Amino acid sequence: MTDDRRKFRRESAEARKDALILAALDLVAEQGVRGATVRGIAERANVTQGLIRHYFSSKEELISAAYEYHMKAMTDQTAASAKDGSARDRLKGFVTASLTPPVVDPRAVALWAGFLNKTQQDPGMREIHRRTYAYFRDHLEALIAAAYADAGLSASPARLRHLGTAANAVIDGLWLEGGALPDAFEDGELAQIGLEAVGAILGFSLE
Amino acid sequence: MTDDRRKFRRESAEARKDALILAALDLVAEQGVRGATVRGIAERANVTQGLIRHYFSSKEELISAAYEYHMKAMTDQTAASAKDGSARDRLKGFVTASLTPPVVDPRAVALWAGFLNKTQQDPGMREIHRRTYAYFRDHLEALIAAAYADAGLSASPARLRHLGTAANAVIDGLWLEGGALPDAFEDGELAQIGLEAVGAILGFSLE
DNA sequence: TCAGTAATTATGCAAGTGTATAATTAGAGC
DNA sequence: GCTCTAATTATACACTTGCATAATTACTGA
Repeated sequence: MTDDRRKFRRESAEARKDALILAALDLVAEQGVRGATVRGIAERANVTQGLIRHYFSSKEELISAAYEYHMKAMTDQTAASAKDGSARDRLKGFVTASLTPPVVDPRAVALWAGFLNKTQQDPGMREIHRRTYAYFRDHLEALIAAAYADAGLSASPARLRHLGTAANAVIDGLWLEGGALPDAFEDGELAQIGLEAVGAILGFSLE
Repeated sequence: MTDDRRKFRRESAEARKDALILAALDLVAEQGVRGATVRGIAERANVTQGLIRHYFSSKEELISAAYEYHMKAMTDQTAASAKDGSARDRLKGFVTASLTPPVVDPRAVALWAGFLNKTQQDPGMREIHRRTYAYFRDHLEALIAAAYADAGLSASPARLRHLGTAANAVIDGLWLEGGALPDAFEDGELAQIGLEAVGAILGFSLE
């Protein structure tokens, strides 16, 4: 029989899941969660749609896995920045890295937007979001505390918490702006704005 | 005949269009553009789906009209703020209003996210977005220029443009943060962060 | 080399999608 | 009141959606 049944190669579960997750993220960024159809995802991952059901019990589960994957990638990306130097330098490095490509990235902001509904409605995804947010803010708060200590300044825990929240809000907000309007800023302009603003909030210059 | 055909009242074109637009915005905020189906929109507006086609030539057109409506509402909302007082006070009022409810609003941010794809792909909606963004930035830049003049400071046009872009980025970013994380900030906290950050960028205190 | 197994593809289905068109009926004008 | 028009509803259609299940085929290991 001249069956034109599609040839295929067997891959490890891990490789296939990753490919499906990456394809799903691409489509969510481009068209939102609802626009990321199982057929579209399968096509982009070079498999047929049945395979999705083989590795994930539903589209919902794939989307959730993709979100978790993405959020982990985001934290890994910034965790790498600035492990040495003075506290002030590490803080400065964190702000700069967070406001410079590849962290600043239109695709990542598109994903943020595409997932927003889900993170506010689905309890599982809400939890992933909460955890990632807390990770960033706590990391930043620790950097601020260290910089304060180094500078011989003191601040109450409540004050430090407020500073962490405020600095995080500025950085996060600028990150969104930079990804949403990639042509609105010159190279390094976004990071400079961030350093000025965060410095003002903390009460000492980061530039 | 016991025809259970639905009773209805005739309404003006304007009233019906507005009702359909508001219903569409609700659903876009909740479920994104793709989740806002013609049947869902019609139901929320208390009409049947055929009526949408009567007033809009396609779903696409309704969505576009809804986006324009929303963006106009956003500009109207802040245009009202701070028409008198010193330049510095007007600037301060603009920042504060932009970072306080009802301008800061989870639904508005959900709409921002829901429309993001469209504003980056559909040329018509991209233009509406560009215009609204330019309006805000220019408005802010004018306020900054006036405040500089009042304070006896001078700044080149290029410098003013940079300051407008930077201040706008901070405000816009914080606005997104406030709407996305309504419980992360105390009353007035977001506005205070904005005033500190913008003040630092401009080089004089707004507090 | 040759099963056996599970990874992969193919097919089918019911529900939901936007759009097109026909059928009704509310209300304005006389 | 009566007519007529257009605002509104109802129905139909082709297509897409997620999911289920059956049919194949690539690879493992003996």
